[in-house]
Amino acid sequence: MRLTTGFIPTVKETPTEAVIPSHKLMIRAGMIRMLSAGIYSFLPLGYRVMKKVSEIVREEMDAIGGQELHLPALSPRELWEQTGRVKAFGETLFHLRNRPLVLAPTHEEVICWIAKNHISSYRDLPQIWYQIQTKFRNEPRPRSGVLRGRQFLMKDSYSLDGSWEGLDRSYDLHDKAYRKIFERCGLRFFIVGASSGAMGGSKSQEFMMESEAGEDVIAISEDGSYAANLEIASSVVSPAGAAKDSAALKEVHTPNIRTIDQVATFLKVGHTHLAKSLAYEADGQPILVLMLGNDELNEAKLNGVVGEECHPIDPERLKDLTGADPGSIGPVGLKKFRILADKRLEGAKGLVSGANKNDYHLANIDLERDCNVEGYFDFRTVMEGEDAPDGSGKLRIVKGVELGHIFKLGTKYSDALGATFLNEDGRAQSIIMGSYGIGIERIIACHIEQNHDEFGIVWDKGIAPFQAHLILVGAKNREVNEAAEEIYSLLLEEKIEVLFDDRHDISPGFKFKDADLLGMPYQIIVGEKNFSNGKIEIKERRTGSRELVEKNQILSRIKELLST
RNA sequence: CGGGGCGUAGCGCAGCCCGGCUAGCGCGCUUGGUUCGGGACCAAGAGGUCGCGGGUUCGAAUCCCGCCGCCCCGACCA
Repeated sequence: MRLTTGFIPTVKETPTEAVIPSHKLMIRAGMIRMLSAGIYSFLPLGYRVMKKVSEIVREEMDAIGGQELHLPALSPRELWEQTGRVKAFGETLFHLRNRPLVLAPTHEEVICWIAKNHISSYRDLPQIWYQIQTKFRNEPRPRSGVLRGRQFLMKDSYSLDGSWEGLDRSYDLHDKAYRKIFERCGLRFFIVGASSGAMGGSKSQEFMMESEAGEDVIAISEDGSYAANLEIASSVVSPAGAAKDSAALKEVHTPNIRTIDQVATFLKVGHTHLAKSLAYEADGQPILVLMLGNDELNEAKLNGVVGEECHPIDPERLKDLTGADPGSIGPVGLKKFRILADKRLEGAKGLVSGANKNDYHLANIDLERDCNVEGYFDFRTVMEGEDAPDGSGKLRIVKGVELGHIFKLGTKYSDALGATFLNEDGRAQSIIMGSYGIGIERIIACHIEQNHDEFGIVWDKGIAPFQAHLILVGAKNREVNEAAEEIYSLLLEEKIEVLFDDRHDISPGFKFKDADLLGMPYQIIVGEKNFSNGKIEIKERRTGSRELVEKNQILSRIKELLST
């Protein structure tokens, strides 16, 4: 492509709305332009990268037996009602105003619908179907450029199996394919165990890139062998301090004492003898959650145990139910509440907690004896510096961007929509599904996050929009001009993707800055300075190293560089 | 949805508090000339519903009310 005729609107100044490097550079390099919040046009250069990434994804999906298809973006709302996801997605789902249709945020329902109608025998299984398609999610707050948009390109695949072992195989195939995809895209990534959230299902893992721009929080051990989304991460912590004897309950006056720290100081007891009570509700059912000391409740874990979305209870309602304000509530004698406790509290005795009476606490609580605790679960939020559960060292807490996510869905959707097949015994059985996603724009943005410098983007060969950037310097000199044209034709003939800066009346400095900004792996500079000696210069973008090559050697040298 | 900020030429901004001639500046763009290895220079130009609607006023980019959009922090996030 020639810059004189191509459309690559580069800009010198960084746009004010962009905060993270990838966003700034994608705009400056003329890859994208925003149309509306979270909605971006991909201009020719950006679209080339999008196609490159898509092609890598396609090759790796085909390699595990995936079959590409193309599903509609519009789908009947009724289908989503049948699986309960109109409610589950809530505001995130785009609804059409003049038809009972929704814009699909993902495609489990549609896949299931097709499977229901056309998969009838175990002989039809397994299947892996995938597509690269635009998804629509009404994000409350789009941000970070293309990292979180209201419309984005996603590779989504779905496995259909007749057995749980089959699902394991399909899942592992995706795991392997995903690793290859991200490697080929030149990304440094890591894999974390994750919560399956509103998608439903059992096992799930995320492919993440560590980044300050990320929206997920991950606990990762020193050697990286343990990594989990904070939503499900756990660590090695000691249980609550248990008193030997179970003394009788005792009410103590604690005027204006609310927080765990205040109680500890006032009563001179350690945090491991204190139970913090947190009041939540799910679908109107009040829930009291007991945590040890100042341990932080992880709401995702709570949601997982309850099976519903839990919200902090309204303080007024809390007062009606318990007779006390937040700070003074406790598990003893509490009616109407489900009581759930963190597993650190299992078997705890001699605890102090609120008395459900303002300015009073109860001491010597024996959870088994005094309260109706429904169960003990891991509700803790892991903290920096705690030990990883697999003994692989201290945990670091880092932010990450989710590049891909793979789920073992099971039969949630096939049950809801009645997608069954006849097994070898002639019995109807629900199809066992897996679902696997990759954000295409995220790969692009993350690649830039990891591969840029103060001058611009530094593309990896694998997804660079062009392999080489041919720069003509000193276009007025006929010989130099002809030499550049000749090299351009030569590269085109050899099917080497080349961007040719053939602009006249543009100063050399301008061209060099543009080339560094656009970031093709190699710059081929044809200028009077070296051409008078019959030399062409090649600059490697990543290292900045330069070499001079005889004009007739240029093709072989470029090929050599590109093949390594 | 809560808090903060912003909206003036394609881009980046000044002007607004304290209303007043024809609304400015830099970049970019057009034309002509010079320059030509790290975002050149000179000259002449083109380009604006001052986010939208209403109000106050002799007069509104500027003051008041409402709305819309965008960015940041938080909440939310398959």
